[in-house]
Amino acid sequence: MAGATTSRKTGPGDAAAARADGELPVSRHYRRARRDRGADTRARLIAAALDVFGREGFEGATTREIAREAGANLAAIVYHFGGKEELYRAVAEYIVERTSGLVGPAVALASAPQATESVEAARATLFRMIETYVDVILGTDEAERWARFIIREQLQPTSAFDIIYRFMGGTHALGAKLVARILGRSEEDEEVRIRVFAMIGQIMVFRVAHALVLRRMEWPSIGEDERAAIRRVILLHVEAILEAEAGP
Amino acid sequence: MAGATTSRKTGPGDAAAARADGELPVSRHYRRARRDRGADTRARLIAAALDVFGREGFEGATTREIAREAGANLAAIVYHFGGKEELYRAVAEYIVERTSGLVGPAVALASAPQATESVEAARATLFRMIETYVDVILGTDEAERWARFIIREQLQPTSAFDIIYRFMGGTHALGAKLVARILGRSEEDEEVRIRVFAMIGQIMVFRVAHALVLRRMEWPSIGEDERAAIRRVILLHVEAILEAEAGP
DNA sequence: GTCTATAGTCGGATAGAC
DNA sequence: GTCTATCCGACTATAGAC
Repeated sequence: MAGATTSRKTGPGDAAAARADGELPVSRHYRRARRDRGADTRARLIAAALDVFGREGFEGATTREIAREAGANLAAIVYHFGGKEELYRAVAEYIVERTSGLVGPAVALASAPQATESVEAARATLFRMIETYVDVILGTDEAERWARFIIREQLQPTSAFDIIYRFMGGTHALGAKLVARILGRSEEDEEVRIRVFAMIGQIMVFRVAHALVLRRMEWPSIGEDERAAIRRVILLHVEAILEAEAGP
Repeated sequence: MAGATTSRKTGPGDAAAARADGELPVSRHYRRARRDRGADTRARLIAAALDVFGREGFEGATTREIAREAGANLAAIVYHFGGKEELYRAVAEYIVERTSGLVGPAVALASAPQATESVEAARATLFRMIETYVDVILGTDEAERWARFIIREQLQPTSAFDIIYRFMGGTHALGAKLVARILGRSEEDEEVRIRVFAMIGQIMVFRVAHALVLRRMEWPSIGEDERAAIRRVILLHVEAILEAEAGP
């Protein structure tokens, strides 16, 4: 990654340093006149950075392009975040926040003790979770950008990996808990964990191999109908997978 | 991508232009003294480029690093390929060649008319194909590099996409033919095609989410044993998926 | 075919006015 | 907080010796 920064002027991106200097971290909470002008720039920069980093990768992205797309000044990136690398991490945090919000209800349901009360409950919860993830991953306009960013981070983990991992690892663990209950196994079981990854793969492939999918399916894009078709097939598959095991 | 090149000196990377100038495209076929010194440099450059482009992406990769890793001179890239972009396309072609070679026997089997003679034959051929792909994608040392390169190309298709697509699209089509036969459907059937993508996803996820898989599975790497475990689960899943449909 | 030296471009970070 | 101007390092591509 880029050269490490040595010492720098104080900005909101450097909250800890600011406090150490005796300042109060009030930057985002001043009165109401011109309120949140800084926070607004910050938000626009993150949105633009998510897009550009996702399309071009960390190295390929230029701070100039991000600033232009955000309608902000080049120097604003250093001011608000400290530098390109810190902006990148801020984007990772933003993605985790946003996606956590979207899958929140389904995750809450799966985390509740009732979810594993019975095999039937676990099965219903798992299906609900899969539906939610298909819709979030394939349905949101934003998801394309998130996916690109996250996949790149998988290919070449950087300092932002841990931020992403907290979220994705949690999803896999939750899936493993449900599948373990359904199959009557331990959630530590190697096979259970592999199975959950295979299930995740069935959803993910439509995002990762997006360009290939569109060409082979002769779809102009993945819209409402296409997503419904995908959801149907995946639920059918998961059902078959679980049935086979529950059988003789 | 980088700025377009206008006019350039002639090199073997520019075979068409060379011929247009009246030269013969003999560069790789001269006598035996010092034979293939050029071809050797070329091959080392492609291997290094595959690695660096895969790790850093097109923009992130630098021709300096590629040249250094190849033990070649910086100017050799321009001489042999014409420039960074042409080298990138040469890598894509190399990947298709190599992988085609590895999956060749399985593809030949699946392409033969006997493969779809009966449902049983189609099923056996599909299983054979899946085993081969799991081994190639997860087993080869080189595959990690191929995968990184290919996935990046999916995220942000460049002029190399068509080269990759010929290969991947062919694989999906072959899978669709077999699955269609097994389920007694048309290979144009939308559901069949979605199902094949879902099957591919179950394999691919272990490459794409490699870092996540290692952490969650508590594996140091995907070796012989881990690959066997994955293969077992995926074959079980595919069997379950096909059974469910063939059933009542 | 391979090498060194360098031209020309562009990127991230900074200084300091407002 | 935002802006312009600028520095400086790193990159691709080229020229031309060997």
